[in-house]
Amino acid sequence: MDESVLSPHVYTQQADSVAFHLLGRRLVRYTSEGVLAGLITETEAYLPDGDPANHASRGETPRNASMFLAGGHWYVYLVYGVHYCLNLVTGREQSGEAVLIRGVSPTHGHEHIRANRPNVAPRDLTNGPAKLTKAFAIDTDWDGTFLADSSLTITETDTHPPNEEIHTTDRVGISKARDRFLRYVWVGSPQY
DNA sequence: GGTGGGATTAGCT
DNA sequence: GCTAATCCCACCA
Repeated sequence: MDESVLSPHVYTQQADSVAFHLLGRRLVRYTSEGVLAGLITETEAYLPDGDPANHASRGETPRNASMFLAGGHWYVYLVYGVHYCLNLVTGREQSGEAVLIRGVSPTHGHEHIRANRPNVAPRDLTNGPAKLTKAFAIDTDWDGTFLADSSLTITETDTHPPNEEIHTTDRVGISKARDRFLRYVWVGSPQY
């Protein structure tokens, strides 16, 4: 793989635009045992406009501090005491916005991914925000790291889906401000 | 200082 | 469909 790291022109935009542009690009994790990678198939934007579902909406705390870094940093947190969620911080420093990576389609390191997700059907390996962090063994070690300077990154690809393959829907899994069309799904994305 | 609720998932009824 | 798992911390007292 000789793809370049995601351009600052993408991750410095606001979260809804970044969520759109991340579809089809590649999430890549480098490990001592090889490369794990997958095309991003589902994202969700959290904007800094008073959205109560945004972790940054009530100001900076130790937990959400990474969300106030400049666009291009990772924000990783633990939900329900059990699962990790991976977000790419977007926009300018201190703006407090991010994109949740909700799904990928594996392209590299299939064996390693399967080993991290025992007893799971192929289509369920990485089709959820906590499923993909488990599959890629991503945890809070990456919280606050910068994508261009981390063993976890996103690369440019020639696989950005055509507009008609991108559907926007209301968000899921949250109780506040659900009725906003900030979830982006690449329908018909390649399935492993 | 106590309490309640998560940006979820898997397993069971 | 329902619920347990299990940690952090925001919020109220």
